[in-house]
Amino acid sequence: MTDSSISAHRETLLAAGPPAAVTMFTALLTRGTMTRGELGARTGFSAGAVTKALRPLIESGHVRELPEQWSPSGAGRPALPLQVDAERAYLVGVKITADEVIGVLTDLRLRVVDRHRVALPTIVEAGHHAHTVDADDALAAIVELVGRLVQDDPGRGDRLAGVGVAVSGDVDARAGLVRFSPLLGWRGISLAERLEAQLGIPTTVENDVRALTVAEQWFGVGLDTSFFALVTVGTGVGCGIVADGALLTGAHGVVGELGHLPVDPAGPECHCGGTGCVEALIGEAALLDRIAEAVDQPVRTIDHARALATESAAVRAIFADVGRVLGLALATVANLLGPEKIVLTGETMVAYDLFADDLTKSFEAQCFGAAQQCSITVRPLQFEHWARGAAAVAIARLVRAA
Amino acid sequence: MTDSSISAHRETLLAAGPPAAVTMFTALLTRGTMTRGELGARTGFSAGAVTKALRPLIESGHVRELPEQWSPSGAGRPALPLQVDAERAYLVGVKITADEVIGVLTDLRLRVVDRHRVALPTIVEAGHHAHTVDADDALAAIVELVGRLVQDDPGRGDRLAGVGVAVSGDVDARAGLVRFSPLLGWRGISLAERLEAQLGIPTTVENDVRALTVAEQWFGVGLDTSFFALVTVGTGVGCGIVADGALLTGAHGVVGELGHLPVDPAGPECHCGGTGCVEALIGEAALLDRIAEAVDQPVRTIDHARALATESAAVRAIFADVGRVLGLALATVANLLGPEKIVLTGETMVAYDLFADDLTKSFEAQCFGAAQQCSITVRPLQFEHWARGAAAVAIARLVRAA
DNA sequence: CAAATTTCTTGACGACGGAAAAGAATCGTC
DNA sequence: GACGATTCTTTTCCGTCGTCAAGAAATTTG
Repeated sequence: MTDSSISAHRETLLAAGPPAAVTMFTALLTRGTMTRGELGARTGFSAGAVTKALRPLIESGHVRELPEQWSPSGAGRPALPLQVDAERAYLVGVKITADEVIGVLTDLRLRVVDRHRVALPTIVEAGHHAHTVDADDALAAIVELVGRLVQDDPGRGDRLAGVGVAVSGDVDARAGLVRFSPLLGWRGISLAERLEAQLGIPTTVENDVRALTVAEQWFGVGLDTSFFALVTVGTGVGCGIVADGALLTGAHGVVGELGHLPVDPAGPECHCGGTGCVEALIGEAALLDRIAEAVDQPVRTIDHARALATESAAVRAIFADVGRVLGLALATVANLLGPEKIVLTGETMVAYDLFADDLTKSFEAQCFGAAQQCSITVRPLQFEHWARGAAAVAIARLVRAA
Repeated sequence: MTDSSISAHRETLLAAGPPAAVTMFTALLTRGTMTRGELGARTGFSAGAVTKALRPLIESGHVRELPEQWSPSGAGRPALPLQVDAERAYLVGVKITADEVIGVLTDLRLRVVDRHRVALPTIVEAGHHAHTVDADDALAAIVELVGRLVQDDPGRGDRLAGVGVAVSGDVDARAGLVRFSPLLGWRGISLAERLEAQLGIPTTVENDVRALTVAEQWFGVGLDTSFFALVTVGTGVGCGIVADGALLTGAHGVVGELGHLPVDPAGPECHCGGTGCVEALIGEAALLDRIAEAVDQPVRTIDHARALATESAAVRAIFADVGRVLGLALATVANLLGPEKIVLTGETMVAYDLFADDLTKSFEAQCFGAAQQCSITVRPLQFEHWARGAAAVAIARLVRAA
């Protein structure tokens, strides 16, 4: 099943080199075009070190000198702008959901070049209504997905440098192991190992929220701060944390379970066993249920719910409550961690305008002192962003393991 | 006012030296006696590096070789145990409260050698009942305290290597600045600088909870894990976090404000402006108020409250609620951060047995999945421990700045 | 007392990056 | 259109740090 056009001859992608080289390459990768001087200043290395570290990277073609003048500078020898050759390598990022695998092909700078989806055979367990995904089916689908992404254009196969997979649940990224994914019904699946065996390409597996956080760390707000949190609100409510420039992993794999913050002892029971959890109040299922009850008709999507809000004050009140609860959750993150920024994203954010005011009010009321200075960035999230996050993890691994 | 016996001639305390030397010295300091082989294995350096890094430290007397046989080993040249000369330097740790300054003198391994207290003149602001501490009074009291701690024994003055001060509130440790301390009524006090000017000794200032966390990081659970949280419950409810071996500081100075976790929308208003905060439910003031109301008599101390519990079921129920709320708070820390361990401490822990069961139950119910594996260590906290934490900060600074 | 064994030291070596001098490319100016 | 002046880049030399592997040291064992 492995596509022969893949992994024909993959060379050493990044000259491993001294720490300085990795630092500089990373800076150039994430921040784009820069002159040697800027690079040295940003990374804190001397001019000589820049020259030395860069030479092998330029010779191998991973970094290019642009002939064009960069700034319209005045006197003196003009500075040569440098940039990484982002098309030198491609990455595939995959998100596995309960009914399909979604993939994107990106370049080294995480720009999406192509995208595809492959449906998964749905297994409805006898009696139970829970979806479960067969791991072999998922593997086959991913292999097919990678094949398609690569075949769309010749030359991609040779340059495919890594595959990243994002899965919801408890993932041990170091081991490439899905410890437990309730959504997929998986327990102890050595996904990375098995995919690598089939694809012949270095493969990484990461929790989906953390993958999104890595994307943000390398190519988003992480460029401005080394201490931020990313909160997603959709099916679940999760949170990724970057502290001192490093992604928190959690001693036992659990981290950022913001969905199970107990905000109301009189609230509903949560599937986790707790009471009044954020997720049991504003997770997608709970939210749609609450709205369906209010309007006395089935509501299947956030978009539908959003539309109903224009007519129904009751629906608007429910969204207002989403804002209130989310504000408390964000305030908790701000109070407990004191990040510089919070990125708020997830499928539910398409309705952000319906609860923005209540969110802000509740956030500010609950924030303690200077924690309020924490800035909140809202990003709508399309589904393929999850896959893009997985690609970001693959890039991070490629650059660091270099 | 500066005591002349202090800082007569302080030498270079720790040979700055290469990173390896700092690492090894730190390992020896925190973990106690070790042979060269063990030291190399633990720090990951080669045997040769151990010899080279240690030589200057041994020559300067900071590290000693013990003549005694260590293990009853078999054949071969016997390994020489090494240890730091903990009495080579002394540290003073100070905790400033609303009505006194409490100080301890410790050796380099944070063993308390002596202790003292100096009362502060209480200023009751006209009309207001809020205590406020005059910064100059506090400075004078600290200078006096340091003087007394040093005078008790000759030779201490020469070896006093640092002073650490712990203050509740928002502290910028890097700048030695108390940004805002509601308890003391301070705003923007350059405490470290002013103390250094008066004492002539390197001085550090840190938030009290974080200071306690540093003590734990260097000489407590930090020896077994690089990822833990320390939760204090007393007047306030706070939390210090060590992730990847580094103390989190918070982008805006706020971090670990666990006291303002909103756990009950129907709960009392908190002084912070929030609703149903943990601190408004189980902070010392709130707790004593609740108990006083239940027994219809004034209750001033936790010990008193504790005694009342034997007679009154209502009081026991309140302690049970403390357990419930605290369990939720700890579960939140575990869910959000995924630390390997949590240290639970604070003045309220003298009554731990009254709420241990409810705490455990509530913690386990609210914990998500593997977060439950996080182990909880309970430590009763006497007041001088706060001062000892401040000394730990001074040690950390001494060793790292070395 | 030699052999075996384990620990510790030594010295050669290489990787890394800094400092500063030398070189390169451009603009202004005469 | 030479000649500085200026700014960027490379080169050379050097110091620091830590590894490696050989050998010295201090024991127990036979």
